[in-house]
Amino acid sequence: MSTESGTEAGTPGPTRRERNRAATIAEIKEIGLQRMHESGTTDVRFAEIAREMGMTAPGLYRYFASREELLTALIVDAFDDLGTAVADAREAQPEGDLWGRLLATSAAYRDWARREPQQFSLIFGMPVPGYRAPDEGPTTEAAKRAMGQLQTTFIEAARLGKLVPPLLDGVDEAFVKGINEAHKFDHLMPDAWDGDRTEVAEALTPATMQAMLMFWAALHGFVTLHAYGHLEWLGEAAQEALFRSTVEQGARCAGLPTAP
Amino acid sequence: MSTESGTEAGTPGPTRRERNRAATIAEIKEIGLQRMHESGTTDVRFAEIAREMGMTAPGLYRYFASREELLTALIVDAFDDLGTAVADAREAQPEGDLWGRLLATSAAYRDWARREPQQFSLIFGMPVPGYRAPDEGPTTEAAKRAMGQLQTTFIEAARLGKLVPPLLDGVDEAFVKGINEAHKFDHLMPDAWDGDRTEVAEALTPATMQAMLMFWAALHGFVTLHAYGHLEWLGEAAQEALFRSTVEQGARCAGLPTAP
DNA sequence: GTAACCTTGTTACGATGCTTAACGAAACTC
DNA sequence: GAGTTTCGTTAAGCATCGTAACAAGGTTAC
Repeated sequence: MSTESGTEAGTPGPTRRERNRAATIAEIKEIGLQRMHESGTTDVRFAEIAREMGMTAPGLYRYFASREELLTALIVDAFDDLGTAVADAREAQPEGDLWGRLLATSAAYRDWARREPQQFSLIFGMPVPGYRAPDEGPTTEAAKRAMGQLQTTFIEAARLGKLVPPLLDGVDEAFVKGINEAHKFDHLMPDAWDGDRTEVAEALTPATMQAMLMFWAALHGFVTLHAYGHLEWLGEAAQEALFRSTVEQGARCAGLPTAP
Repeated sequence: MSTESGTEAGTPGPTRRERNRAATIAEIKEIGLQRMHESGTTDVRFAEIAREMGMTAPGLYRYFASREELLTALIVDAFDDLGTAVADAREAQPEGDLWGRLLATSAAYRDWARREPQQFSLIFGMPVPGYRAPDEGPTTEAAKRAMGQLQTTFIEAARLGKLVPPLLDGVDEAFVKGINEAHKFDHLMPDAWDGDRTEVAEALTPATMQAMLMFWAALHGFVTLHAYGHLEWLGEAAQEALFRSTVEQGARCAGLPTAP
């Protein structure tokens, strides 16, 4: 560690060893994911991974201190996967097309969950005791990042003047208080939004915040049921129709435009 | 088995042995559940249960052929638990109070999930391969029973003439087709409804069916996030307000009354 | 009452998995 | 080329699942 030979000359890149190590770590995670995919569970067996890599199980402990640590790494990766999948889908739509972006974002959320039910389960399933430890935990972090992508669309709508008050009977006092008291509110800010945060707070009234959460919950509910096959009796086409209706109704209730 | 001594006289009750056996099975399941509760996971360890019962692990195989079979039994029990919890809450409200019943039903769903996250996870979490085997699987069965409780309220509303068309932009053709082609539709009928099924089909138009599913999905989404702690940053009161708004908006969109 | 049988639970065993400790080999640094 | 770090191995301890063989009790039949 003290003798890093990469930082001296014009080669700030990682050492050969570091590259090998990174590659091995990546391979471990990849095979672990692949095994999860094949077994259909979120289990991870060191022995199995090692076998598949042509190694012995204890060797893996050079890279992960325990099975739990590998799982944590996989969870963190899942965050990134979901985040980028949703963000990419959103940015693939024209900038002003709020409805298109909302729909694309939601669809990406749904498709990722269906494509990677294990990773989805890692993030949004029952929290495994021990993963909340590091600083507020990656669990809530995932929720915030997913929320952040949604929020980006809402903020964009507000900036374009296309955000109308949501269809709510009024916001409960307790909700406003809860929102304001949540100092973790800052974490909710999406990275894309570097502007003045008070402006954001103004753009997103408590009512809109609530509507946004309700939109997210509704979307998440459909996605969960969809990804785990609880809606399969409907058939693919009907599920697609139900999804579209869910997003449409959610947008309408939240005060977002529902058509280009 | 061939020598059942309980069926002859006025004692059709189970044999002493059968009672003992049933009690042991109940104890195993109870301790298993208790251990799940304490560990915070859906794991079940035979050795641990046996130890806690003052037995040795192989003894449990007299009652459950494998760990999987115990898990399956626990899943089935979870169905009943959730079903009765929701039904009881519903029937505790006055018969004509549709809004009260809907709210009570939804709250029972939420509270059960929060109180028993492990059982909730067993039912609605990622399906474990192997549990879908027995006759369409208990997984979809759970969804249907939960749906059934909701549907009962919708049917009651229809019979009382208090069900108006839902706020939908029209129902997709694919959805109608999917609903009609789902012959498992029959299973969706709640036990409480013994009347003519065609009447039910008339009362619940495809649009209402879709609205009902959307209501359920929205509720399920909130409940999932709530039960797994993803909304804890809001605080209890705000979560309560959000829940109430979710049910209210869902009812309004579905064409159900939102006030007594 | 006694003999046969069934039920239940035990110990013994083998396979698999996680994890640590001790060791050897290769790579990298100087 | 010598010393250090990294990597991966073998050996071993411990826990688990699940099977097999066996012992002890209750139950049934005669």
